[in-house]
Amino acid sequence: MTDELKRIIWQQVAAIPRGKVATYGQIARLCGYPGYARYVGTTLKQLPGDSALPWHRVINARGQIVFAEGSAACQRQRDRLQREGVEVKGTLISLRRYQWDGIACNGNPQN
DNA sequence: GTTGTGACTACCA
DNA sequence: ATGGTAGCCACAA
Repeated sequence: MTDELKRIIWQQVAAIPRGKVATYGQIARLCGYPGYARYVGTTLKQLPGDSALPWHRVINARGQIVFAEGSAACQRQRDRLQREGVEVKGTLISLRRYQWDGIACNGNPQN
């Protein structure tokens, strides 16, 4: 099951439009697994460094990059976002303009 | 079986 | 706005 869930998570993350962002909880809900926000993070963490998945478009519910402001990971994510036109101040992102209102889950197994 | 640990959240003081 | 706290869930010791 968790294997399946990972697949769906990847799918949803891949579905985030360029220049938009979504939160961990949002992704979890879109997958049909509300409450699995934490697991979304865990899953993204396991991604290989050369993965093509737009993991940088995933942020926390407060609208910020989860990494500490100075960290390399944070800078990497911020660069990728800004390159897509997303405005990032420190770790903060302007959700009003960039947050993605995702719709249904493409690959929801059950249902 | 229990315990500790996160790329998380929602609440409450 | 800010910090602490208590749920949350899979996973590894």
